[in-house]
Amino acid sequence: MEERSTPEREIIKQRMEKLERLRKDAGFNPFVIDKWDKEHKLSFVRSNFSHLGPDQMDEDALIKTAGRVMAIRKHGKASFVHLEDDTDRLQLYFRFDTLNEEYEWFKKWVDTGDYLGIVGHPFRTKRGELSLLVTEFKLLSKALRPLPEKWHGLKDTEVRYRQRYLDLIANPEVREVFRKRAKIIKTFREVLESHGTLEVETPILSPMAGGATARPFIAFHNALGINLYLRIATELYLKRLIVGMYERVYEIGKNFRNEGIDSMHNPEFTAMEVYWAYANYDDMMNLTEEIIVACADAMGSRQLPYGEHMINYEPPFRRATMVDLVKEHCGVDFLNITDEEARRIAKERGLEIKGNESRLLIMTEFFDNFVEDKLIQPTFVLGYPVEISPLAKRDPDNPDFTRRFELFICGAEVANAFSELNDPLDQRERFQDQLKKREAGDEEAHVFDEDFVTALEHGLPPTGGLGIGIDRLTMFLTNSSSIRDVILFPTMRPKE
RNA sequence: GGGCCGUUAGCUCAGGUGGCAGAGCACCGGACUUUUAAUCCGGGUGUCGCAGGUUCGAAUCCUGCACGGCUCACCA
Repeated sequence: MEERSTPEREIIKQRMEKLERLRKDAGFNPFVIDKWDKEHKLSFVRSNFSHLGPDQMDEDALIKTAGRVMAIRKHGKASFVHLEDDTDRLQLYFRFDTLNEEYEWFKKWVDTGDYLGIVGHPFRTKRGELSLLVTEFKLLSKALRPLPEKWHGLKDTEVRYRQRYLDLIANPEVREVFRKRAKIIKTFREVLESHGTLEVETPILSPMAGGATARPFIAFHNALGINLYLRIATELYLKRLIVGMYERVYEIGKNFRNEGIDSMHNPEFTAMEVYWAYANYDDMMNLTEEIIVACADAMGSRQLPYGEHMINYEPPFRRATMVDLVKEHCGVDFLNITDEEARRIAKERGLEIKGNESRLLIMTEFFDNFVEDKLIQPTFVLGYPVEISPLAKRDPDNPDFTRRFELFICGAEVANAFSELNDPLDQRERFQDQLKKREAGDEEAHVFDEDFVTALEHGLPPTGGLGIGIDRLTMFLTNSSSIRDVILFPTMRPKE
């Protein structure tokens, strides 16, 4: 397939020749094996036989297990092997006295990277390491390529992401991150199900990608002869389901956004969106807190480090309006100035201004530039201007604002929620407004989804909706500095 | 897209000012019945990311490109 440098080719060649000899001379083909009754995980030994003292063996206990050979230390007529599975790493002791000619077979044919089925007695060595004295073994599969270095692990980020299996073999802490990710997603489901929320699936491919401000990926459907778009959000379909009288629905799945790649963005990412009829954004705030606290608990603590910070997930999270936060961090009260004054202050602070922005739009610029990255501890930011919230219900007391919040952790948006706009006439106007922006060259403005407006015209009850970015939340809960560290196979540019 | 940094053996990394391509681990051969980064003896297995240029001579200096990382911009 690809060009390989000589030493690696040499190792592979040696292993291939060894495999040939194993098949021909020893009459054994490891790739024919299709079953091994693995009765015990390696962790079973540690959790059940830790009481054994040095040099003590439980001869009545027979462990039947399996795993990958990570290291071999041969000492003539006795050998030690580190066997690893997805629960633990355990030392095996192979002795000539126990295995006789089988011991010679082991010495001759078993290499690091191979898979072994093992039967043996638990014991503790003189030096105090819990081990298995091997009484039977079977070579279950062979590795033809070498393992990454045993002491330093695999550090090259490019190889780690492109060949994640090597990362997972070499770096057990990486395996742990993705177990935690699974636990987080499971926790989401548990909390949502406990509130009677139905899990649904909506289209990934659709004629129109709406529900967020982002550029979509485009795919072509041959039979229909049309372009289909990969979804950028699940929002508009989920709200159709509330119109369809499911009162509580959620979806966990991938969204796709045709934008830049950096430590906080991957073109495909996992989001959870939930919609509850008869609920508002206050309920969504409580739900957000409940989910995130449950996730922190699943990680084992409500205080978790992220880089140099200790993040406190103990509820209640701080709640503050965008107006107040901008006032707090910038000293500007955008409620009590004119549009012209706002633009002047923005220019003074070095923001690029076209000249027709409203003071509230400028306030969001201030928020993005000067406040966001200061919100390290979990903070609900309330009160988003209508013009950047085309799907959210207006605040009846202050119609320039919506009943919307975002949750920030470690300076990044993790959740976005609002009381859903259910006035079809207002929704039509908002889409119209987005259409103008799109025609003015804003490729990320929302598309006009006529069918969605039709659904609203059939009647959407008052509804609270919430979206949580699962990758980012996982980053913060696992102290990962890049989104690529919480996505098993992150998007990479093809090599060459 | 801009700036900075990186790319040398399978892995982790050294290789001032240009002068025979290195170490540890891994791997191969040998010794060894309690080691655990085993030890001891022997073995280097390389398109120095790619393509040009300067030079008697380039891993090293210059230019371009590829891939990656950080960062800024943009963006959820």
